[in-house]
Amino acid sequence: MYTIGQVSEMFSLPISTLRYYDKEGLFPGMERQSGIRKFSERELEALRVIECLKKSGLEIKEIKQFMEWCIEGASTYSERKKLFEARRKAVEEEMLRLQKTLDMLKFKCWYYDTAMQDGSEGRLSKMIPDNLPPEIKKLYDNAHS
Amino acid sequence: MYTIGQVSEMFSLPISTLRYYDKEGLFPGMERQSGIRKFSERELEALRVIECLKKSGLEIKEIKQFMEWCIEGASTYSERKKLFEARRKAVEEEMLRLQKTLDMLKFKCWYYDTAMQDGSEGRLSKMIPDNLPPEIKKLYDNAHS
DNA sequence: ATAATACCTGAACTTAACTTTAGGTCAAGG
DNA sequence: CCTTGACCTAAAGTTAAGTTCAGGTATTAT
Repeated sequence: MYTIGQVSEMFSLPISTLRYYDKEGLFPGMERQSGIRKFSERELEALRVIECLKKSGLEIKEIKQFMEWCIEGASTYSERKKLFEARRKAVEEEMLRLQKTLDMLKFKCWYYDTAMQDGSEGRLSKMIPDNLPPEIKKLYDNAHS
Repeated sequence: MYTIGQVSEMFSLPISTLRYYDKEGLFPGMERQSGIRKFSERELEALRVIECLKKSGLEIKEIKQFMEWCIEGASTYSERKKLFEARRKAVEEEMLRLQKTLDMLKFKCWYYDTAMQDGSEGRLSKMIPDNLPPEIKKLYDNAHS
C-alpha cells in the first residue's frame, strides 16, 4: 500500500494530478484510511493503463468508463477488448502520421543544411520537386503525400 | 492565388483557423486585395510547415518565430536548421514512447482475448509476468519498462 | 508543547488553440 | 433594388486537463 506522495514519486506525476484523477473517478473503489488515500497494486496498474489510454488519445471521461467496466467484471470483457482494439488502430494511424511529419522534418534538415552550404536557396528552388537526390526525394514525397 | 475559402477546402481546415493563424502572425507579409487575404504558393508551403511543426509539438508562438526567421533571409539558416534538428529529435523520441503505448495496447488486446476465451482472469493472473507466451512477454516487458 | 510534514477538500484559476458571435463590406444574380 | 454568398473585424466564449489557493486535520520530531 502506498500514499499519494509515494505514487507521485513513482510515476513522476504531481500529487494534484492524482487527486484530480481520483475526483474524476479513475480509481473507483480505492481504499482510504481515515480520509487518506491508500494506493494498492490495483491502483498502480490502473495508473499504467490511464497513461497508456491517455497517450492513445482517449479523454479522461472515456477512461473513467473503462474503469467502471473493470469493476463490473467478466461481463464487460468484450467491451474492454473492443476499446483496446480501437485504441490500437488509432495509435497505429497516429504513428503513420508521425512518420510523415518526421520525413518532412528530415527533409527540412537536409534543406537548410544545403542552404547553409550554398549560402542561398537558389539552387534548392530549382531542385524541388523533381531534381532532388533520390533519398531526399523519398522524404519529400512522403511528407507531401 | 487562392482565397481563404479555397485554402480551407484544400487543407480541410476551418476558415476561422486560418484567420486565427494569420492573426497570430504565421503568414507574415501575406498579400491582400482590398482587405481580402490572397494565399500564394508561399502561404501554402507555410501552412504545410505549420502543420508539420504543430504535430512535432511546437506552439503557435514558436512557429511564428520560425516564420519571422524565414522573412529575415539567409542570415537565419542556422537557427532554422537547429529548430528542425530539435523537432526531429523530439518526434523520434515521441515515436519510441508511442511504440511502448502500442505494445501495451497489443498486450491488453491479447489479455482480453484470453480472458474472453477462459471466461475469467484467473489463469491470466498466474501467467503475469513470468509465464507469458514469449511474443506476449516481449510486449509486456516493453510496455512496463 | 509546538512546529514541521504530509495529507485532505472545494472552489477558483490557468492555458492553448481554437470557435462563435455580432456586426459590417462588397460583388454578382434575379 | 435587393438578396445571397463570400469575405472582413474585434471581442467574447469554449474546452480539457490540470494547477493553485485557502483553510483544515493528523502524525511525527524537537
